[in-house]
Amino acid sequence: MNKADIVDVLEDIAVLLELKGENPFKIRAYSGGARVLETMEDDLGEVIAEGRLGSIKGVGSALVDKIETLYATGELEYYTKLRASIAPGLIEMLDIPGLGGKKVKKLHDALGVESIDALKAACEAGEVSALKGFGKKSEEKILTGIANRAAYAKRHLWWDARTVAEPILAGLRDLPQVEQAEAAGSLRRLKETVGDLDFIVASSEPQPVMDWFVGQDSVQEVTAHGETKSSVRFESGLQADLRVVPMAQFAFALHHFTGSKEHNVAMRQRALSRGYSLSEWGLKPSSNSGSGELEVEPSTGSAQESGELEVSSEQELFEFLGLQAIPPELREGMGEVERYEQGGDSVPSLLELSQVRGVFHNHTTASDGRGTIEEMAEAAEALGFDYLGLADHSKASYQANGLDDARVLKQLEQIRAYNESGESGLHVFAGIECDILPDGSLDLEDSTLAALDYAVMSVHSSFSQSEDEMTARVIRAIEHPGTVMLGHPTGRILLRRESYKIDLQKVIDAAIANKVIIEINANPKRLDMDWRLWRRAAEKGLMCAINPDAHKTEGLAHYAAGVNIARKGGIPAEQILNCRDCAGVAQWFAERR
DNA sequence: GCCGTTTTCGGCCCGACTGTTTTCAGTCG
Repeated sequence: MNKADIVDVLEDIAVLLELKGENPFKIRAYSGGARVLETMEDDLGEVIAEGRLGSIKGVGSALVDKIETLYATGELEYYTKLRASIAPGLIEMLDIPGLGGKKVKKLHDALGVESIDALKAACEAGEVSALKGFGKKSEEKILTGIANRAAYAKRHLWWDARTVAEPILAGLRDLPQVEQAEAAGSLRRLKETVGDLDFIVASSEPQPVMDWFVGQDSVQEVTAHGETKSSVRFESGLQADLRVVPMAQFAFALHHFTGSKEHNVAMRQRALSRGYSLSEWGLKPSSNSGSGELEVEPSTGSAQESGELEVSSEQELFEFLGLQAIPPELREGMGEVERYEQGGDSVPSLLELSQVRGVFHNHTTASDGRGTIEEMAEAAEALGFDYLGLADHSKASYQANGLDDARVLKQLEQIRAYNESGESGLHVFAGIECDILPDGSLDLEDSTLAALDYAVMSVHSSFSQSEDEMTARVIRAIEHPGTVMLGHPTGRILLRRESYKIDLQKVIDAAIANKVIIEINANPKRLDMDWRLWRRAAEKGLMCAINPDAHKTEGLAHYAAGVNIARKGGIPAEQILNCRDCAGVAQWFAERR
């Protein structure tokens, strides 16, 4: 069994234990173990072979046994038995807001409900409100939750969520009572998808701010309207929370609600190890620090006098804990606290939008795009780019009006003519998005590929091949001398279509060995290759290109989403082709030939 | 289940909110 499957099993065990009413710390040990495994950068097979699994923090002897058994046999008796003991419907119930492991267990034990339908019937019969610990409101809340389950459970593309969030943030900042306002949560961390929106406001007059927030035209439902917190839901099912705090707490609240949860745990542990207790409300000497370093007067009155610390920004908070400021997009609990403690080379300098001088992999009216060569070039110039790469589909993508060899060469002529016309200061590189056929051969003649400036190779068919077949197929394409870039390497469509089965580590190694670039497809629905893989891959030497895959002029702006992913992946600018000037790009293409 | 420059046992991040309660458990982020 491979690492990703083992991670799934460990996460599954954690959920099942929750429904068993197990010790929460035991549950955390399993989900923590899953997390550690998921973010481990070494090859699992090697780690096991070298007997290093147990020395990883968060993996103790019980987890070592289970992970090794799963790796070797693909099965685990403990897991099989655990699964068999719990009805699958109970797991689904955890998606209903307000229901956690304990309440689901109680509903099951007391009423025998094993499915959402049975739970709904029990609520309608009034059986749930009769239970101790539940009441009329719980019953109604469960029924609403069941009715809206699909919409509430849905995540949203970062790009879409940002479109909703921006005017709200601007509106908050316009209010006279608001001293400072920021969006927090996964939106601020630039995650590829966002569950809900979080806004943090500093104000000494919360009420008018709350009233404005819940009174927005687009609000469909107000789910909370308190003094420090309000929650609303929009028609799309997207939920937004607003928290208003005094200015002195703003940095703490912003840090806390930016998360991630794992990052916060790491930060709090760090604070504790230095004798402080960190929360969204502040930083104070911990009651059981016992370090003796702190002179705390237990009898003094106010929080200030008892040693509560003030910071005016997140930066000061990090500095107080001996860290360089960790950018929000890196706060994923993936070792960033340790890296930012060490400083130096372990701290990446993150890509800025302004460093991007052009983009590759865009379409025109020749295949399935909506803009002509001239229109796309003009839009690229308006974005401040020095160059634009055009890469239309090849003929196997029949549904996309893909180009055969003759049409490719004709378009090449047109692009050359455009460049020679002196019509614009922008240079257009002539490329193609060539299909990787099911056997790994390419959809165009070698001579056609050689005539172009570059080629992006992509899989657009036979998604259901086995992992071995798909991996071999893509590696064969990477080894072809005409290949400059690999397009969207997993084929995933966020929130809609899973990745096809492929061993990306092998693909990454092959790309490095053949000096082939892997793209970050910056279409907000793809963001493929995934940011989680980039840091390690870049360290090994992989080159990256940020490719908006624009099908119309407006789509070029999506390169910003690709910049987000490059930042999250900590890819240095030297390894991003888009940061080179026109001559540098041309040289890269020439050297690949 | 994991972990340990005071601990191999007894902790484990922290606090608000909700709905249910007469003092708090469960959920959530």
